[in-house]
Amino acid sequence: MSTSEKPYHHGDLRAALLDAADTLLDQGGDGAVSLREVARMAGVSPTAAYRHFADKEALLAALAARHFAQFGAALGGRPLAEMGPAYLRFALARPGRFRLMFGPLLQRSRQHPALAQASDAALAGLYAAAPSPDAALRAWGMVHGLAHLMLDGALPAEEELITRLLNPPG
Amino acid sequence: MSTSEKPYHHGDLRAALLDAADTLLDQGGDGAVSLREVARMAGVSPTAAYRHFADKEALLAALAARHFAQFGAALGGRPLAEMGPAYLRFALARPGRFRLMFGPLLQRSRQHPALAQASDAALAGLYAAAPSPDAALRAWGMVHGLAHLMLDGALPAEEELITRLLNPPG
DNA sequence: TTCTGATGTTGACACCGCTCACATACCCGC
DNA sequence: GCGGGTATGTGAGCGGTGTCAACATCAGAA
Repeated sequence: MSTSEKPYHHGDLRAALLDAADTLLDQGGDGAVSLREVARMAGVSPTAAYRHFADKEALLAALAARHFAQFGAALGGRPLAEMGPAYLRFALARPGRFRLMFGPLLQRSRQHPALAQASDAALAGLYAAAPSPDAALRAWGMVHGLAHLMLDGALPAEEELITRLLNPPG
Repeated sequence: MSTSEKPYHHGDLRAALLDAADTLLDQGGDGAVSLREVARMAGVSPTAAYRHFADKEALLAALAARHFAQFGAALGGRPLAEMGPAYLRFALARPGRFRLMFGPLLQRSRQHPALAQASDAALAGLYAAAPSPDAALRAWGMVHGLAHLMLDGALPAEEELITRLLNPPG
């Protein structure tokens, strides 16, 4: 039990792989996450990940589910007026996570029940806080769109612009 | 001079490569565009593309620029009320093109002047049609966000929902 | 006509996701 | 305590990718 003598079995490789993938995701975005590099970071052979995830997409789905839980918790308790800016700031602070969570992977979330459940739970808070379903969708759409436009460089990611756009006069 | 005897030189390989990439983009999305497959489609060796594009990103940038020109032309002449639905329907009809044009590639468009110029020109129409710059950004953000949410399966891509959300009562 | 630059080809390298056969270590029933 | 079954990790290898360097071919100007 002394130190890290690198035993044959890792202990909690699944979590270690998710952590490594997370690091890569935050550093280099979605495309920087390679199964082989993730394994390398966890100090394990390239194919070890397949004992814990069916394939790369399953690993990414598990990661996205984890982030949806965190995201929902961070957004849930807030008053409506704060949710927009919080949503946008999360996207700008963690572009990789945001793109992963809301990217094309979400479309296939029916094949990843944990993801589907986590995203549903996180997004329920959005609907609950709005005066009407349609108003919720319009607000969500606007905030989500501004996030993408800023992440992709179509709009400057300035704090001043965020507060101005999300606080219409009147 | 009979038929297509496959001469050593292609004639207009650059355009042929862009066309092939376009087909792949529309069929399988961004990830389905591989330089080797594009070359295969154009009936040319895998590395021939490098005589016309610095790398894969440059090819995609050229493609995105082409689509921005087309997109701007299609949107330009319309009255303001039609622009939102048109924008959204384009995204839903051509997800690959939409994701490419507005994806992370756009952020690096400073390295691809043709892309930067094409996107600026296309998006100028959006600003021009709105009553105020902030109103333009809010409307753009909402439409853009709804497009992404529908493409990624977070919202159903129903025509009825589109018209309802884009035509607020009153 | 010659030769020079543009265009296309071949072969190779490193990396990727993934599969199969094999090695190792833990745990449960005896 | 011990053996065996199972979970976990390893290694070699396949087909795919983007990219580079060296070479082949052709068109057009000198």
